[in-house]
Amino acid sequence: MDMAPLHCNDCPIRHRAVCARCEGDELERLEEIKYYRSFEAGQTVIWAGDRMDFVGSVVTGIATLTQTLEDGRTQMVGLLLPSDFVGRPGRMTAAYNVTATTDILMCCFRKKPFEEVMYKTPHIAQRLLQMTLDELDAAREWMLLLGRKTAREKIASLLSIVARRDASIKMLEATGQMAFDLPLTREAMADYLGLTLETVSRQISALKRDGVIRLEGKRHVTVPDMDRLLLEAGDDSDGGFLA
Amino acid sequence: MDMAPLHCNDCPIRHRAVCARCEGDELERLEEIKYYRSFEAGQTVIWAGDRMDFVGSVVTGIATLTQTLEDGRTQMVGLLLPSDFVGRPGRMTAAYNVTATTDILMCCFRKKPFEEVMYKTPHIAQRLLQMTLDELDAAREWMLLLGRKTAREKIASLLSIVARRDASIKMLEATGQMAFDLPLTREAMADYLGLTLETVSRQISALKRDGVIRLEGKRHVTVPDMDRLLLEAGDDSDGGFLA
DNA sequence: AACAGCATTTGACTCATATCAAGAAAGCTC
DNA sequence: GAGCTTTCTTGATATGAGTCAAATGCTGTT
Repeated sequence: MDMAPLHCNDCPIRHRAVCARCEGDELERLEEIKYYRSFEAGQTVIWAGDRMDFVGSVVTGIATLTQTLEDGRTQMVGLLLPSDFVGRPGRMTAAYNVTATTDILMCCFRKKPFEEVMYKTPHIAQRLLQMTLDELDAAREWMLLLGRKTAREKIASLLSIVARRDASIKMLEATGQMAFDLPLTREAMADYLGLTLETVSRQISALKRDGVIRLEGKRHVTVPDMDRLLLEAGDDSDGGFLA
Repeated sequence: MDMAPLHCNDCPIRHRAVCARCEGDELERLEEIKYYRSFEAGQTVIWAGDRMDFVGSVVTGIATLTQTLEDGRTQMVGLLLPSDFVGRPGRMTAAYNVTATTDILMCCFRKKPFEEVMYKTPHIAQRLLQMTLDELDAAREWMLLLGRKTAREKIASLLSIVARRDASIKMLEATGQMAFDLPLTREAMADYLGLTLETVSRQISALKRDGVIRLEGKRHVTVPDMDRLLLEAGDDSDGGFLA
């Protein structure tokens, strides 16, 4: 399990999270009220509808936001990566299920104190607005995928998102040959893309057969030609929604 | 064409729009820089990718936000109703096509002055954050619809959203028998729901045949039993995303 | 009233993805 | 490393929604 950073200055998400614009005593105030929580892969962080008296940021690991219909059909509505924010100031209950996909570490604040600090610190509200607008853009790109893309395009889109994110973490350019690990099971991918797990598996096999990707094991993917993958994703222009 | 309100105090969206929390001289500052623009039904307000040097609120009428793939497939990603905000502070170009569905009146601000006022006026940023979070929730509800609902459920969901919105405008309860006009063509409904126009037409006919709705003309809908419609929409609990 | 131009409905047929059902591969546990 | 369990792949088949095509109904025009 990850060790919690002792001080915000050492925090890996210091410059991307909700605290990014805070300095000096602004940061100090957050520092005072923060606490860390960790969850193991597979664990549920919170259930939709449950009372939620904290908010927080993902520091390390990956979590998902999902919604379900009565009969069990489920749709992922958000993928939470390091620096992403969970919870909504001013709301009592969780709107979605939050589940840890890998082991995760979260930097949390009790909701009440956080809201108080936020109202005194415009930099926090400004950053949160910016992050929320980015998430809204991502959600809309995702709506296009869900509503109009074919299964093959959906898979190619997801792979290119993961490839790009991985490149940005490693500070590499997202072109030419790329290799990365899939952080999601086939089922999670299906829930993300609005497909069944069988269709996901078949389309991955098809992309492999057509030489668009190579697989080592189930999870490690090599993309020999990123441009080819982007073409398969069907986006015009760059089309990527993950920063 | 609508007449522009002369003063914010007479504005029909005064208490729901981005200016909702402003009072006194805060409102005065916005008043000074606002201007009105109107667009006719069918007109494009702005194209994705174009330079956008204003932001604004829909005062009356309905507009849509759409995204398209190169080959012309299009997906609606937002439905703009009175009080909804268009544009993003801090961004140069429009991310989506904005099209007037009915004649609309917009209350606009040039981007630069608006941003300046916003940074001096926390009430504006706070309200915009709240509105953006609401939109994000709506987008996620919509993702569940796009990814996991059947065509019939999608149509029923759309009808119940429109019914609820109509009730909220007329200050009625959304139960029992309801009647309203569809503000969208079959094609716009298809773009909203990720379906083809033919499927939309067929499912509306099916709901009519099954007595879930009645039609007078193409656009006027009567719902004899709202609970029945909600059941057809397949949401658990209330499931509605439009306030 | 006749016509043009849309929006909508309906029909016949196709096809992509879901469903149902085995099996194979990969990870864990003891 | 044998025996689980879980994840993933693949096959056969069904089905919901798409596609292509035609007919119907509305609206506005002259």
